[in-house]
Amino acid sequence: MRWSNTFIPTLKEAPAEAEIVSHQLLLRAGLARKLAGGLYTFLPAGIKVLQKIEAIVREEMNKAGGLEVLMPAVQPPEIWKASGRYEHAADVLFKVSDSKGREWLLGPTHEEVIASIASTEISSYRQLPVNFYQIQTKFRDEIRPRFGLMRAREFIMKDAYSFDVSDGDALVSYQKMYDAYVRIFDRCGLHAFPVEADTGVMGGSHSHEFMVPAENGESEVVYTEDGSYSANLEKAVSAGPCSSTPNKCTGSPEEFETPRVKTIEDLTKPPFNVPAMLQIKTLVFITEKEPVIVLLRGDDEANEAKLAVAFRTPIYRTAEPDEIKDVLGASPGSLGPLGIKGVKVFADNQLEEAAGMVAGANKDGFHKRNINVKRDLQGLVFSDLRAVREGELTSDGQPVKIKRSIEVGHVFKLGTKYCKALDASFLDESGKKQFPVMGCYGLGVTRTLQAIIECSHDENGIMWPMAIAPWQICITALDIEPDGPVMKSAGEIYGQLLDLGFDVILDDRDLRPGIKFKDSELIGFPLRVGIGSKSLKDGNVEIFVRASGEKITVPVDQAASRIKAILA
RNA sequence: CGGAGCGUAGCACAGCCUGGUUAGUGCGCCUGCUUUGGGAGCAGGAGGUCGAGUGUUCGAAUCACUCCGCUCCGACCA
Repeated sequence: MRWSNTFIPTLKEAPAEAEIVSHQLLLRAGLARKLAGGLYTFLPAGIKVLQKIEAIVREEMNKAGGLEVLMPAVQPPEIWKASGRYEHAADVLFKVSDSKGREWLLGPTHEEVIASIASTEISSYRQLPVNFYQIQTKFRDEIRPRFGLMRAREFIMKDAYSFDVSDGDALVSYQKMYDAYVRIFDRCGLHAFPVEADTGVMGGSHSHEFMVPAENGESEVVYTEDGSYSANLEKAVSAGPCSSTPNKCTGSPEEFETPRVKTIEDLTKPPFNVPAMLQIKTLVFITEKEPVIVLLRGDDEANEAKLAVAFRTPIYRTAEPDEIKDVLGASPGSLGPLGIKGVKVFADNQLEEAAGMVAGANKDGFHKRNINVKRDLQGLVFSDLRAVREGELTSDGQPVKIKRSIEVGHVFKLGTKYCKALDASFLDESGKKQFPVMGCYGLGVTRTLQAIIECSHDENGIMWPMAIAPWQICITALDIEPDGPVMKSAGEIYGQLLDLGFDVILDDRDLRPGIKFKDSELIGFPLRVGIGSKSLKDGNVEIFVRASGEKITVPVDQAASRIKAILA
């Protein structure tokens, strides 16, 4: 490609809308432009990268036995109602109506669609296992699109769906995808590592997320240095808080006055001086059907995903102050577990043996001390509800750390939920009706693109890994006189490199050298060949290695072979 | 959805508080000359319904109200 024949609008300054570096470089390097919040146009250089990532994904999916299909982005709401996700995923569903007023959905994912294919097309165990995948545009009505392609409302995703005759077979399919993901990210030059994950709104039992550590990631990963444990914060469990929960039995519950105390922290201060770990945090949520109460140690925080498991529904919200008053008869700040009737109370495991605790009296301005959980509270449902914190130990005694990461892929073993909902069954060897065990595997293609930028750049711009660079080599001709020696040599090397199978761009723009150098580094071509009359005078050209900054002077006629050697 | 900030040329911004020539600066763009190995110089030029609407006023980019859009924070932390 000759640069003058393509379109790469680079920017000297970063647009104000871009906050994080990968978003800024995405725009500055002329890869993409924003149409509206969370909606982007990919320009020629961006498309090149995207296509290279997609090619790697296709290759590895095919190698893993995946069969490519393409499903509609527009979907009928009925199948979503059948799976129950019309309600469960309501907040991210893009709804549109046609000219007759009929409602449609823009698909955020395709479990329902593939399950309906399975329901009509798969009828025998002989057809299994099978794994369909597609690379397609998805739509999610994100409450807050952010960071360019990281959290967009329209984005490209590879999604795959496996169907197996048994749970055991499904695990084999799962592992194949897991391994394929490892290879895909590796080939993209990304250090993505798998962590145990929550299954959330998808349902299912077994799940891993592929995470790329990055300051600006939106997920938090809990891990140990020795690599023996890694999990999404939503899923993570530890052996418990660093300090053990007080369990010294004391006298009977006793009310005391706590005017103006509104928070756990207020109560830790004089004149009360009650450490947070000695308090019971009382939270009120409203689920689909009813209000529920959650108890935690005062210094612990609730984990949303774990609450969803305990509540047996992902649909819940925090209660409003007047709803809290209805349930407990007091305002936030004076809430406690004593005397609760007719409301389900979920308590974190940490409280099971707790004694001598302090909590609100459910009377504004009062708290109670000497609460002994076993003695004073009945009917609690105990489970793990707390969020893990840095420094706690795993069950193996390893201290955990937390780091921010970008989720670039997510694999699930789903079970039979969708097949049952869409009535996709098959007959097994004995002629018995069975539901296939399904798995689904998402990989954010556009997000991966930006994650690579986020992980691979310096102050001058992007540093593309060879495998996905828009062009692998940029030939920077410093004099573009068509019949001049510089352009002649540039043209020769260009032809040789093309013949060698490289993806090459020839910068033939009539611009000053500085601009060409800066642009090539901003866009991040792995190699640049600089050709100007100065070096040519001695019969040389300069090879610049973007990643290392190394500059190599080589004779013109050896340029192509040297590059071949460097890239081998 | 709640809070905060911002919308002025393709991009980055000034002007607004305290209303009053023809709305500015830098980058980019076009023309010409010069320059040519790290975002050049000179000269000339194009490009703006000042986000939209309504109101106040003799007069609105500037003041008020409404709406729209963008960005950030929050949306379990009692």
